[in-house]
Amino acid sequence: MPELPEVETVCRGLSAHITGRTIVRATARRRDLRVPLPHDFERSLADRKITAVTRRAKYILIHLDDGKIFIVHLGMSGSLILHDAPLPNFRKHDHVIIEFSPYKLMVFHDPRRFGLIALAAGKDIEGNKLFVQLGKEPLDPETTAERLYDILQHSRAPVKSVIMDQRKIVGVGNIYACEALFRARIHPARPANKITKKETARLMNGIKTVLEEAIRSGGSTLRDYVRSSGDAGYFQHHFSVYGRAKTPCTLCRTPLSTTRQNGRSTFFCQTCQK
DNA sequence: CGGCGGTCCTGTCAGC
DNA sequence: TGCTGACAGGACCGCC
Repeated sequence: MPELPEVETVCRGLSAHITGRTIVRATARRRDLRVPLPHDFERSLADRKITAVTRRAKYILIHLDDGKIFIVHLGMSGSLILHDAPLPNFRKHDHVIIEFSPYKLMVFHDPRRFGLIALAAGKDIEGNKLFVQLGKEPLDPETTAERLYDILQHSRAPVKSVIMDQRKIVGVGNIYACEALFRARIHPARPANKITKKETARLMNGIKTVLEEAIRSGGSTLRDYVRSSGDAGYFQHHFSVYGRAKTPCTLCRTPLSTTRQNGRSTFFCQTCQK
C-alpha cells in the first residue's frame, strides 16, 4: 500500500500517539531486512524519548531525543501498527517490536522484507545516502507546474516513469501515478519531454489533488489504523483507474485498458488520455 | 548519463 | 484439493 498518502497517514497516527513517550525496549525478531539491522540497534533505541515523527518522501522519520533519527520505510508490504496492550503472541513477519512508556507497542510487520529500518544522525539527514538523491515533495507549495515542466523537459522516458522516479518527484507510486495521469488526461506512455505546459499544469494539479484527497480519506480512518488489534487498516481510497481494467471509464464509459511499463501494471482510459 | 530489465522476498489468487 | 505461474502498493544495481 504505502505510497505518500499512506506513509503520511501512518506518520500522523504515530506522531499523535508516541511523541513524548520513551522507548523502554527495542527487540529485533529478525535482522535481515533490505538492509541488515545494525548490531547496536536495540541499544541505540533503549531509553530514548520520541521528540517528533515526520515524513520525507516515503520514509517515516522518528526523531529521538539524542538527535538521532529512527528511519522506517515500509517497502511494498510493510506496516507499522500500534497496540495498547501486550500481544499474546507475535505473527509471522513481525520483525521489530518497540515498547514505549507510557505503554504502547509498535510492531513493524513486513512479509516481503522490502522495507528498511535504519538509524541516522539527525543533523545530516539530507546528506544521508538514503536521502541525497530524493527529488521534490509534491505537496510542497514550491513544487509548481513550472518545476515539473522543467523536470519533464529533461527526459524522454514515458511520463509515468518520470513521475514515479523518486529522484525527480517523491512519493508517487504506481497507483497514484496512474490516477494522476487519468486526472490530467495524459497517456502514461507519452514521452515526458512532449508534454505541453498546459498538460503539465493539469498533471501537477492531478498529482497534488489525488495525494491530498487520499491523505484526507486516510485521516478519516486514522482511528482504525491505530486500533489495538487487527491488521494494517490501510484506508480504501476510491480509484478511478487503478485495478479497474475492462471496467467502464467513469467519464466516457470506454472499458479501461491495462498495459505494462517497466515491469509495473499501468491502467488508463485510451479515449480520455491522449 | 539515462533508461530499462532483473532482482530481492513472501503471499495470494486464478487456472488447470 | 493441490500445484503452478503470474502478480503485488518499492527501490537498488548493473548493463547497454
